[in-house]
Amino acid sequence: MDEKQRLIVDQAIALADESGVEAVSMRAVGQRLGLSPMALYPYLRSKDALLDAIVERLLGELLTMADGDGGWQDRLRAVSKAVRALARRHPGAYPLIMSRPGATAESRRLDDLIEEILRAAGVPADEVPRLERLISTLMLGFANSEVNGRFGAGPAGGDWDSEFAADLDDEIRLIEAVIARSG
Amino acid sequence: MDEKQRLIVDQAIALADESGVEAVSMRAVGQRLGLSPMALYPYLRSKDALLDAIVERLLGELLTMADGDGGWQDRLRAVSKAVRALARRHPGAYPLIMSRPGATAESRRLDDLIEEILRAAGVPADEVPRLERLISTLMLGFANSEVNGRFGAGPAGGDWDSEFAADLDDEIRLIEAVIARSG
DNA sequence: ACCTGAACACCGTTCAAGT
DNA sequence: ACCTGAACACCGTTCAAGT
Repeated sequence: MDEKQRLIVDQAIALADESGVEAVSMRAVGQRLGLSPMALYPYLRSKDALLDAIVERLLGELLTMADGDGGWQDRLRAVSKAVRALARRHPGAYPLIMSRPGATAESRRLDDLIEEILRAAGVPADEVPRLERLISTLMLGFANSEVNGRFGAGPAGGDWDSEFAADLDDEIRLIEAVIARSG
Repeated sequence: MDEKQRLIVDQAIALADESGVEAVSMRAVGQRLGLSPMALYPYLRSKDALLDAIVERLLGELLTMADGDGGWQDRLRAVSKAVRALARRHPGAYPLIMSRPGATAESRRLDDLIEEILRAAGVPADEVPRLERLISTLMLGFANSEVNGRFGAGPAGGDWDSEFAADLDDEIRLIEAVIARSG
């Protein structure tokens, strides 16, 4: 069933977070389930399909936490908080989101959510796609750099919360400027 | 000599760009040079070291093109143009920049260059590191998404030039706002 | 000084077979 | 319907040996 696929992806993610994404092999995932490597193939037709399924799962997890209420500024903050919480909860698996092309269903849903927030903010329709890509590039990229060490040590104890909050406030002002420019 | 290391990294990059980063193996790179896989090890002590050397080479290439003259706005535009040119020249190898932690010499040099431009713009010293990380996240992440397809088809023929120019103009206005806020 | 070849412990995946 | 085991063509890397 699909139930079994869920269990396989569970173990693949756990393995990535414990030992890094390079430790994810069909053999190792099978072993965690007491199965031979070949037993996974009816559920995920290749290792590539397994990695894609991991990304879909992570984005799904993200979307259950990303929806806030309140004004568009707070909703944007809720999305960004969810992205960074996801990266910290899945430090090994998260980078797969950046390294795999994102024309998938869940990645579309994330883009749609951010676009909807921008429209709710009053961003003119022809500016929405561009600003969505800017915002998602910043959110996903910041969390990735935070998790894989591209930023180095940075602030005390690697506490990036206030830095990212300041970045997001800047982007919010930028969105307000785009709205004003066209209003 | 170091000369030989250069030739090895040359072929590894060519292989990544022709057949994708997953085609880069010690065996395949050796073959392109008419050498056994083991002949590479005196020059690069592991495959990881080879991948790091690729990143260093790419960033070095970037830095030879990234230095413009004129005002800080034009200098920032020159850096961003160089980043995107690099990604398009090395579509297979470029993503390694995003997936490997960047405490290396050349990545430090890129950060230093952007920080220097921000200081020249008059950004207050305590805001420089944060804005540098915001700008580099955007530049590197945008080029990555462009090259690995995370943005999908997008504008006609996948021509992202004007989209990124608009993003960069936005970030320039943001920098100006940060300067004004503190002046 | 520079390189090779055999060997080891891994991969993903195909195929035929087992219950 | 679900799973296994052997086999194939690959990996990175160690080690001993060759010139």
